[in-house]
Amino acid sequence: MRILIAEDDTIIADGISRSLRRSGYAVDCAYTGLDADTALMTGSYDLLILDLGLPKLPGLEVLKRLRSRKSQVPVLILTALDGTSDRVKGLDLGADDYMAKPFELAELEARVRALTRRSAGTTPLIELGQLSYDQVGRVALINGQPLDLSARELGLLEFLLTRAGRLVSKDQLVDHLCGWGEEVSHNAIEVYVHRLRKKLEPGGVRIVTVRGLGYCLEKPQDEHARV
Amino acid sequence: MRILIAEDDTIIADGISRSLRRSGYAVDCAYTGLDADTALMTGSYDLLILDLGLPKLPGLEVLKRLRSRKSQVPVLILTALDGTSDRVKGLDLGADDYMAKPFELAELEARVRALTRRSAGTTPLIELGQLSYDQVGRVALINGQPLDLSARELGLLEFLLTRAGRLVSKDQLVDHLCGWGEEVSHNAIEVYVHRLRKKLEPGGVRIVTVRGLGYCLEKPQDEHARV
DNA sequence: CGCAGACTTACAAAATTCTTACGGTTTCTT
DNA sequence: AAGAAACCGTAAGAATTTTGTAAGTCTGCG
Repeated sequence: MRILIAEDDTIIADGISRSLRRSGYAVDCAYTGLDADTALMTGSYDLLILDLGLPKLPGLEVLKRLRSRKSQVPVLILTALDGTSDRVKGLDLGADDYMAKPFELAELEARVRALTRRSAGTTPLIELGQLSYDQVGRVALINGQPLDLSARELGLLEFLLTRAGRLVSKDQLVDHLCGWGEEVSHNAIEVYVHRLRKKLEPGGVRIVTVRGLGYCLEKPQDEHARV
Repeated sequence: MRILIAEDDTIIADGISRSLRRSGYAVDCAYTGLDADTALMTGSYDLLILDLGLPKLPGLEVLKRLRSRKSQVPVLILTALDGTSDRVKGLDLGADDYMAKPFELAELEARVRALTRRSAGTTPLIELGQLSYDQVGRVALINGQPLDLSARELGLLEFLLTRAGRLVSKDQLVDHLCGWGEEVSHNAIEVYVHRLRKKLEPGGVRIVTVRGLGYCLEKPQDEHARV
């Protein structure tokens, strides 16, 4: 799950990105409107957190361009202005949510969870064999027992789950788990998978290796094939 | 999602294809206009990235033929010429977008996303008898059971499937399965086929040998011929 | 028959992945 | 604030699997 933060105040941007990374999101930061615009064209994101008071290119313009490209990426607007005019403009231009500064990190995270779920599809709950995953709460259960996953493991599981039964390459994983400047080796991915497998094992959920190509989260066999 | 890149400059073609593969697309390359034309007739693609300055057969001609076959594949034109005349001609002939070289890979990717989004609704699922293949997820199922294929086998199957019922030569296979400077003997192909056949057998899918010419993936017999 | 192309099988090198262990950090506790 | 615990990524060797070749057999065809 990849998020772009467009915010010129580095203190704030840093605080948010840290907090989100700790939760297992891949986060990129853009400190000007132009950078944000470029980043949005370049990469694919699951959410944009957008400050309206950006240098080089106003936040509203970034949003406008984004939507004119027919992108449906959810946008969470951030602003110090408490006048409703910008808020209205933002929502008109297709923003999905709005927060006035100052705000609680906790609340931000809650809204992020709510917004990223939409993009992940319409199912708030993914079930796979004995495993169930709540996309909003970001909690995985095996037979009702909550799984204790690290941020990375959660990110990995989330990515695999939303693509269950499909082949996922290591490069794709790197792209979705790591933000800029924090690329990670393929070996790291192998280690994540190893650790996640151990935790998934008791639930009978399997991550299948496809040598040379990547991994694939095994979909449950049809019911009558049960042994 | 399958993309064909028609571009004679191998450096560029390679760069683009790598970048797109990384994003999860299946990419084929054609280095001459003739090859592109052939590929478009034999394979099925969701997008064509077309350089206008192609040897053997001009890009515009490739586009013209494509449209004269009533194909609606989206086309993104690439050209070094900055005169508008070619651009206009291209758009007249039914190209969907246009980029002048040099360009940013980033922007190209953005446009590719925009163009492929449209056709996203089309089913990327190929069905052949008891075999079904998800082109995006790159997973083959026989009666719902996932097939365990190696990278080579999957590449081979993919190639044959997208050309089901058509003759495919060993040379074509060598070209498609091997990257630059890593040619492989015809015998190797025979071995691949042998291994793939074994795995396909339980699904009743057959690869027919055409002596001296190549192989052909048998299209499903008519329904009442089922045994 | 005899040949060329295709099929099989076996095998060993090459490539990829798994697993474990270990510092460097960050986070949580006391 | 110090210590403990958890987390993360790297490194390195072990364990696997894939892959191409070689060599022999089979088959269709002239």
